[in-house]
Amino acid sequence: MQTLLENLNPEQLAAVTLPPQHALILAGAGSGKTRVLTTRIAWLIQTGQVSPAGVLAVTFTNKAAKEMMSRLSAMLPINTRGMWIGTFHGLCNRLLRAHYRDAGLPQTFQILDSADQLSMIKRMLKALNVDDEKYPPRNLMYFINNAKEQGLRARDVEVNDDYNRKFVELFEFYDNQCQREGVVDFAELLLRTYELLTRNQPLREHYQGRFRHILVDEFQDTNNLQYNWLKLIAGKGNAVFAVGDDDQSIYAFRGANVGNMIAFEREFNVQNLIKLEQNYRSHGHILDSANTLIANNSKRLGKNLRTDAGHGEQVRVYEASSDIQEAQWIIEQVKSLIGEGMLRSEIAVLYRSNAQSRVIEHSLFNSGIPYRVYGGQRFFERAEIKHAIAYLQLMDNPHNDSAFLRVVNFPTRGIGAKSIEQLQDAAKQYGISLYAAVPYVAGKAGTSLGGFVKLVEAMRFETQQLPLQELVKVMLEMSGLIPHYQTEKEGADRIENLEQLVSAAMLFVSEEGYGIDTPAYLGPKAAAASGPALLTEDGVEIIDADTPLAAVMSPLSAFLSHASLEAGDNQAQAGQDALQLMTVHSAKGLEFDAVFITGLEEGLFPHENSAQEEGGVEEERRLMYVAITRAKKRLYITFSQTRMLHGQTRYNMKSRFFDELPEHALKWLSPKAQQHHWFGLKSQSAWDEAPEAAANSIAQSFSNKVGNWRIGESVSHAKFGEGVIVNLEGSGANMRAHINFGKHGMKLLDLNIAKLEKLAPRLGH
DNA sequence: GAAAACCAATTTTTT
DNA sequence: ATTGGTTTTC
Repeated sequence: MQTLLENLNPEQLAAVTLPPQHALILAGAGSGKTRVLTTRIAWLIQTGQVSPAGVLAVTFTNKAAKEMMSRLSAMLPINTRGMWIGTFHGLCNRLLRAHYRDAGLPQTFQILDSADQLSMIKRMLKALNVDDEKYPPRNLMYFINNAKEQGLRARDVEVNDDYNRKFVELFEFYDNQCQREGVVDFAELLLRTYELLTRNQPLREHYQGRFRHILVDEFQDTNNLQYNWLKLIAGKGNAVFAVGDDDQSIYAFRGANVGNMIAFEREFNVQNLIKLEQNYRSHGHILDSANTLIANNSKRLGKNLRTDAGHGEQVRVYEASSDIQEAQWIIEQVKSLIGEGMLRSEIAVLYRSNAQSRVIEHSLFNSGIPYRVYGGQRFFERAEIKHAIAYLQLMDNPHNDSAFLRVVNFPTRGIGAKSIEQLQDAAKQYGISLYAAVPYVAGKAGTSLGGFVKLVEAMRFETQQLPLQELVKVMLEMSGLIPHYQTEKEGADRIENLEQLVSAAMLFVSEEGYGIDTPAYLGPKAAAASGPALLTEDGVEIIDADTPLAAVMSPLSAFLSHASLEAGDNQAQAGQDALQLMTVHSAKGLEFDAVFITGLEEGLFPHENSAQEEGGVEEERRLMYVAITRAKKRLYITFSQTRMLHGQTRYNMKSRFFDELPEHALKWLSPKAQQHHWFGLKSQSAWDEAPEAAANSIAQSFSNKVGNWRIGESVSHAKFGEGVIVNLEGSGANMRAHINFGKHGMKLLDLNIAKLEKLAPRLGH
């Protein structure tokens, strides 16, 4: 107990030991948010205010949930496995498995990931002969997800016009199709649970009576449905402890609503609002930069980070002549940091969009510095794994049409487009799944399709008594996946991945507390007989927090959920000490000794698309705030005069965010060679290491000069402010320039009339 | 049924 | 420039 609360600062201590009432904790970056959350849970349990079963902790990512679990098990002498700590989706899945009948779902319902959902929508549009130019599948998907996130079904959506009406119609059809197939998308997991608890009073009251303390991480990222879901579970008497940071809300584009923080304060009549403003991560200059920048946002809840760490070093700002040179400069700096003894894994290079990583990766590859790029394709998203999963899905629930179509002819078994068409017609006619429609297809197509059905049934039969990992092994052989990749030239890697799937299954079984020999199909009932029994209250089946997963899901169903809900690591070279490359978004929640924020240019960061969106620039600013606050000791911000994007050279102005940073905290650097002496000075230029790039730049600079002016040059105009010359035309008395003035847009100016000043790159003091 | 040719799109991302 | 998806061709 004493040790639990030791070393907490006064605000943290106050938050951890709040009375059992609603509370909103405004936790700034690096203020010990996760620590407060986990210590709060441990304290509640240790002081006997709540039993482990009475705690519900919700996070957004599996990573965060795992982190919380492991910290908790270090603090408490209890088994945390049974505790209800997880993502919104994970917890809903668990609830729906336990109450599948009440929720109107088949026991083996399966979860569609976004890719599955999109392909399902495409398939539906095709089947209904809908013009997918007029009704793009992606838009329909957004429409459906958006409606569900507002808690709306098709019948609840307001219809304004014919176009909208069609969307609603398709939404309804989509939901029916999902129901036929026994599949649910991500939003459906939440909405179904919400509806289940709304409709079913005994069930609702049971859970409300049980979860006395509800803790929510990253509250600023909740969408409306999640907010209402929390409200419902909280009921009247329970305490919601919400932790969040409005300044770090960067997911509005996927439905997150920062307004939920204010709504929470008001609707829950929150009496306990605590701000955690003491930062334990960054040095002073870095923190000053973050604070000054974010002060430019309106509609903040108000918060200012402070540190005891001292000013530390200034933020280094560097102007590069090109994206290639930017990358090379970064690598030089990284080398020198490593030379000073910094770990590579403590250095991060951040960028606004993934496309920017290419150039950096290229230079890194040549320099031989080990690096790891986050955000690539993940394990369960690989094609061969998707195929294997589809077979497993069919074995568990053959009515999953997506799975059916994915593998019905893979490996090829003579079932072509014609056969599939006939089958889809039959399925449509009878309103059943493709699998169920096979007997209605006559002729040759029917025979080959029948063969496929027999295969699936044979696989089920052969694996009835086998544990999960054995089942996967048998499936890989019988389906023909392994034999198929064995004959392929480049199949070795894929086979290796498929073998990893077997290991993943084994690991899953042991981690989730299933017996290593438990048959994979063993249903919840049967499994429960060997574990704690299901409780019954008011005729409602109730699962208990200490009940292992086995009581609600068979190993196979659970594994398939896991594959959908947790796409797995992007498994780069783990374990190695490597430089970290990632988008600013994926850096959220992480920290590094040194951070490079790259591409600070108008159009890139803030991104050009953000200009039109309501509140877009403010979200970009929060994104920059997140980026800055990742750094502990060193922060570098870079931008470039020229950049290749979509195969075209672009000339961007430096980002407006530079004007929003405190001058005293910055140190402006410049390339070794002056950009103005592009020609002839090769030996001492900054491009020594890239003769090719230098040659290109020089060639370009010759053809792109008019009079005294050069494309890419920075200029200043009395009315429009700073800009960059993007294009030059004419000569002598007819010289004109296209100039990108950022906020003021693109202008065409006559160079003999407009009074332009040349802007020299800024140098350090 | 698979390879080649063509064409559009291209911020951020977790579940 | 690159990639993913679709259509055409062998």
